[in-house]
Amino acid sequence: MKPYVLVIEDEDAILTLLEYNFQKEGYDVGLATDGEMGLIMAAERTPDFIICDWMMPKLSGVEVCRRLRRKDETRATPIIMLTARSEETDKITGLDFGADDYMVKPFSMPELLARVRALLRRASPTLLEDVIRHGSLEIDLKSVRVKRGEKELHLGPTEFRLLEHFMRSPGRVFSREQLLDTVWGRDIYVESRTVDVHIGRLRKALKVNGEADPIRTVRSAGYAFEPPL
Amino acid sequence: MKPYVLVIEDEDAILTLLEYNFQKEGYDVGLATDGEMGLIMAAERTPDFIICDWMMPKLSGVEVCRRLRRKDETRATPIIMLTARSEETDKITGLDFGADDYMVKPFSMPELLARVRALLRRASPTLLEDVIRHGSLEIDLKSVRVKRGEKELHLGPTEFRLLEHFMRSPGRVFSREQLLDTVWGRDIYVESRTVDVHIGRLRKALKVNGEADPIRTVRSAGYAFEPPL
DNA sequence: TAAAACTGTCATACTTCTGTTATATAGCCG
DNA sequence: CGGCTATATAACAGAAGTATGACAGTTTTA
Repeated sequence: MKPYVLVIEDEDAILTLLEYNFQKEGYDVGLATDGEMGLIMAAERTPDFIICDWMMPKLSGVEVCRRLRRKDETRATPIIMLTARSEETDKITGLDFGADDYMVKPFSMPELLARVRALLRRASPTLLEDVIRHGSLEIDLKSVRVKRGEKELHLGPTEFRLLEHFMRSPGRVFSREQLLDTVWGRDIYVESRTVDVHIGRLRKALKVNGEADPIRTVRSAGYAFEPPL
Repeated sequence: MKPYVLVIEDEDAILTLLEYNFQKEGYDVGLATDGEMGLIMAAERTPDFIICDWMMPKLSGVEVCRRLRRKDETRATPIIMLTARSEETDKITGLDFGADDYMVKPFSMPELLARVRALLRRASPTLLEDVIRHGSLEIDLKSVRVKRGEKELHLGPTEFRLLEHFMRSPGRVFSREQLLDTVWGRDIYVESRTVDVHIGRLRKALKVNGEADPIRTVRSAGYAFEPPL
């Protein structure tokens, strides 16, 4: 269901960082601390995507890449290489060893996520069928469906757009006016209090067997979506 | 507070366009339809950024620029000039009248926004920051959260704005009147003693397992934020 | 075309925040 | 150490912001 990302990286800090962020984005994450382990894990469960460090003990990133490309299951799996600035060579910029893209450390998380999405979209479009996931919440823009865990929820059109908007910028607080502008539309006039009502309806709809309310009220500022675990 | 952008432009269509887009980006926007009005507005509330048309009735953009540069408050304020293609002269391309950048109409909104961000980043970096950190204290403007170490704190709206203001200028002492002006707002009248109360509330809220109080009282002068270790 | 679903608004009950004041405390100066 | 002034704090009433159920008008669906 969720895309499975395999991260092969020997620095613990980066491993943790990636794990955290990918999980937050709704991926299943596999972690390997060296190339050998990476290959084994890739064999166990074929990843939809691989992030791989360039310099690693035992097996270098290049070598991991080569071997992955030799197997049928992973021949077409997108791979992003991570390198330190100092390692930036012609070889890597040319990506002539089988990777699809590379990023220089330290990299920006949003950018990495964006590139992953881009590559995933190309490689396995069905996986990214315009679905946004945060924790147990899942919203499918194409088929207009919302699920919390296994349960499918029913939202009205306005609640759906509201949730979509929230889930596109998790954590960020939007004022009622901003929400009216983006979710309702710029030239429509509705009372800003109406937002409250729809937030209430959304909350009610999202409430499933006692899970936490993912919408945070910020007094005198607006509302925000907080990715539930 | 949000960055305040002053737009001086005589074409209504462009004015509206800019207002809409800047507001959406989270700026406070001031609109002036000619140079004179622009100067007055700039005097009333010092802008963080100015967008100014090149050709305008009464006062030309160049002249507006010159006068802005003569005042202390706006001497360093970034200015972007807007010109029509036909007006593109050596003078403007050289920016030798005090503007920081210029754009030819019709311009692309994303590009304009990018340039504004770039200039703002240079001129007043903290304005664009989503999170400001000092020592163990961290304030996130976008998601409206405050953390001290690992602990998330709860502040009332006024305390939040107060802290934000302090953290943008660490170490600097503000009088009660200054605080009332910037944090409460120019035209609101409240007792200056009220500031004491809110400072007290802020201190209380920031107090986490014995860490030092980051707010310093300056007798007979005001308060200052001292970055905690 | 009737029934069902959805919207926006309002009134009401709450909750949280604000500004003020009164009183206690602390800093400064001779 | 007074005496003076500035600041800290608690208490409180009123203000402001939010949640929620009800309702009437619309739109969509069956």
